[in-house]
Amino acid sequence: MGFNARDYLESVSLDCVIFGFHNSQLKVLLLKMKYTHEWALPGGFVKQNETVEEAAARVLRERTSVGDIFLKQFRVFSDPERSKINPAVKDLIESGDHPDMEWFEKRFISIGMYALVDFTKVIAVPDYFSEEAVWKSLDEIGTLMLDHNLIVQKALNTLRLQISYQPIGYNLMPEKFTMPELQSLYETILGKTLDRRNFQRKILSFDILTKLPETKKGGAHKAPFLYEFNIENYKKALENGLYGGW
Amino acid sequence: MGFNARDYLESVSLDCVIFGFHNSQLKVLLLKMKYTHEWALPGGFVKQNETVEEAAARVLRERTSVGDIFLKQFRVFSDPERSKINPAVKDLIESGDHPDMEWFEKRFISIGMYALVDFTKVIAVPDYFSEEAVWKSLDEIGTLMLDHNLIVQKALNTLRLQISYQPIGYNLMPEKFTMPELQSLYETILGKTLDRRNFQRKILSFDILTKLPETKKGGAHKAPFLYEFNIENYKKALENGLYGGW
DNA sequence: CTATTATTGTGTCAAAATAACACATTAAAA
DNA sequence: TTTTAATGTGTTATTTTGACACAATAATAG
Repeated sequence: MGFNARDYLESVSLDCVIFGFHNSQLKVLLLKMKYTHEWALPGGFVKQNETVEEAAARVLRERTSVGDIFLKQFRVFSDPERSKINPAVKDLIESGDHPDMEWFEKRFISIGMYALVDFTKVIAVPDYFSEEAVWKSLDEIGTLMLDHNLIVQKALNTLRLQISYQPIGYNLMPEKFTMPELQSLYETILGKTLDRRNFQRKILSFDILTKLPETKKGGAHKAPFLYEFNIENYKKALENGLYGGW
Repeated sequence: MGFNARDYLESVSLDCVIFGFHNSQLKVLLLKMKYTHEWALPGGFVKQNETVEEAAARVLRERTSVGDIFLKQFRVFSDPERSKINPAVKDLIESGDHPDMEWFEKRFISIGMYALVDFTKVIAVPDYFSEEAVWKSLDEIGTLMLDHNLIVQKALNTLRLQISYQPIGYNLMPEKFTMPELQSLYETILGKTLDRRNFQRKILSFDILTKLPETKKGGAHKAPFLYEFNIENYKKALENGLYGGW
């Protein structure tokens, strides 16, 4: 694959916070960089004939092998100091062994994108600059490259805000799921527990779920019903929001 | 002042949708461009040592002579076709009479910012490229330059969304205002009328207003009380949102 | 100076939404 | 077959919302 700086728009990069949900934990896909071994968000640059969204979708497809993903800009990161790379990396670049990397010495603003994906469908693939691609739960994320910790934090804020006025779950849940599983997703994102019965009443009132006749057997105890999202209504709710407010 | 392309970050521009409120109308500050006489949003570029927010604040200060403004990124516009200027302008640039303007032939992604300002405090000032700066109410905006109509529309969407989960009004209203005036702002942004009594009850329940002992005399009929925002609570509400949702 | 007018201040009541809580049901495991 | 623990499905009190009515008053008209 390689990397040719001149294929891309200057000064602009993008970083993707890819959220997945597994074992009642919210996870983020991270890359371990070659040479420096720092952890970083999957990212990329915008090609000359691409929109930012298209560029992000390309990155996502390459890193997760999943297409059709929920993807959203949430903020531009533009602190002039943000792309100051660490001195060791700088030395490495200037040694001349890695000519491609001069590109990285320039200033970039980065467009923060967040994505919600079905954990079970992802095959994580490192990129040209990284040696490993790994899901990490939120509390396992240590110090990340550049300002990536800030980007993750802001993405999480956005997700928490979104959940209070838009539906969430499609793209994060498998196709069929149980009510307790969906509740667990909400609890994880919100960081608090919810009343089981009130949760069900409220989420059903949004009219975005279809109850299936099947139950999910195999777990101990009573078998919960399976649900799936009603895509049509879900998309409507995404556009119109869940609450009028006024 | 002039304009030196090399002072700025490449490929990145910003466009500001500056909202003001006057005579029960939401207004947007527009510039009439020299040479082409097209109407456009105030915009600018990011200097080498600036954040995007600082650049926008600088633009705002220069166009409105008001500092301390509510300012927020809301979206990046990155359609590769978006900066295709109209052919007449292109001819003008290529004629060589305006050497500065070659810069504008390149592709830019634009960061959409929206700002809320106190209409009464603004002194609108055109920039180096424009001959006139004028407030236009939403229905007076005709066809704007490039994709600026889209940018205005998306800014308005964002504002309408914001109003349903965050307080609005500080920076848009004068320091002291009456309840009917505030209601009028809400009605204008939402594009619908609200019940006077229910509006008052709800907005007071947010605990962001302080009722003053004075009334606003001078208008015919009963004199309405004056209110001001309780900044402390207002800012809390901005951060936390007005509704839990969950 | 008084009556009129239109707008504001304030309150009530029914309906809807929410929060708190309890008991019956059932798949798997003991 | 019994036990266990999680799920399905209410009920009730409280809070919030929506719809509405009447009293108070600053300016204006007569």
